[in-house]
Amino acid sequence: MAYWLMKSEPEAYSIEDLKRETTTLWDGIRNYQARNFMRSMAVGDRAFFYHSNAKPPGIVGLMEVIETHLTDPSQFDPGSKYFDPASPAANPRWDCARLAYLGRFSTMLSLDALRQSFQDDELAVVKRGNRLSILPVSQASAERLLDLLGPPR
DNA sequence: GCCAACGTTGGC
DNA sequence: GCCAACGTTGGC
Repeated sequence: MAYWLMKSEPEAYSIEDLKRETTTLWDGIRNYQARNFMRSMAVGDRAFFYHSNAKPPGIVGLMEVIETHLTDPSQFDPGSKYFDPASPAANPRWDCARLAYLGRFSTMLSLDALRQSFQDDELAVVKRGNRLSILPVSQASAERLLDLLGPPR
């Protein structure tokens, strides 16, 4: 089982939204590197939910990957901000995964605190200027994160 | 609102 | 294939 970190702006979609909906289609990824990470996800993988552009930004919850390799419907929706007219219907450019809510951590782990606990090369999200919205998290880093965060509830 | 870091696009 | 222009992300 692999671990991931997935960013979302809480104003767009927050951990509370996911708690209410139980599961969500993680669509709208329009960066090839992030897409490729998502493509390599497997059912049963866990993902840390990261609130980006928040005050403060940081890790707030835990999710489980429950479906992979789903076509991202928003690429074919002219009304969507993620509409991609260049994506061929026969060979869609963008796909996505479905994530399930596992819990929220009793206290968030802010980016500040993350930077104090991890080096740049240990956890990509602590690196300044990192704009990728989906990142792999090593087994060792995931264990330390879970240690620092305590059990999700 | 600013800016750094990149990724993408398109002219040539 | 190069590169300038432009757009996006996300911290601050």
